[in-house]
Amino acid sequence: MDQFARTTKDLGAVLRRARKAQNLTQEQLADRAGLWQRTVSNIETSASGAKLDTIFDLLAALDLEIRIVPRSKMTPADIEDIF
Amino acid sequence: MDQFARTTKDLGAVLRRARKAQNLTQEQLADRAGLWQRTVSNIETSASGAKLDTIFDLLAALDLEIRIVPRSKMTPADIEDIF
DNA sequence: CAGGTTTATGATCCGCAAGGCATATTGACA
DNA sequence: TGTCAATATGCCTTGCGGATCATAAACCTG
Repeated sequence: MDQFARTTKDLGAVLRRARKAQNLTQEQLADRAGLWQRTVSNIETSASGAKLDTIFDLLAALDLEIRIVPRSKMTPADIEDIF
Repeated sequence: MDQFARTTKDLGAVLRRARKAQNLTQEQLADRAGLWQRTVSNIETSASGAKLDTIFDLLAALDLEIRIVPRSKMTPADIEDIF
């Protein structure tokens, strides 16, 4: 179940899922990333068009990375859905 | 050859490769994305910690999207390299 | 090497994210 | 339902990205 994102909204949702999957509160994550709970909240709810640097701080704190792929590429899950 | 990024520098390089792969100049891409050539240049050279929204504008113009994956995960290509 | 195209960069203005601190809301659970 | 943890949000300041106008520097290519 690969997470993909095309908008800040998508990304906020993905980050929230990832944080919860690691059982972290916004504050714990913020501490790890050297940010503020306020900022984490803003990003997860896409209440603000965050800065790229901030996102990478969060990704690092969550031990995640980004892959850039063509848009229309179907995922294995999509293909399964056809059959 | 999946492109991944952990820093703005990485992402700038990936975007530049993607743009060249589509034979676009910075100006053409900027037009498509509703940005300025100046901005595209800044992002590709990571001369500035861009805004997330701007990145998504570029990705859309290049018909790309982002996938968020665990850091240490090996790619199929990596696995092939072993054998 | 000259001339044109592509990319980098100077300078100013404006808007907004994040820093910083506090409080209000919401959510979960005994 | 009362209570504590977790999340959302109000406010002010400061720093910096992007818009917008340039021009300079680098890169092809004949």
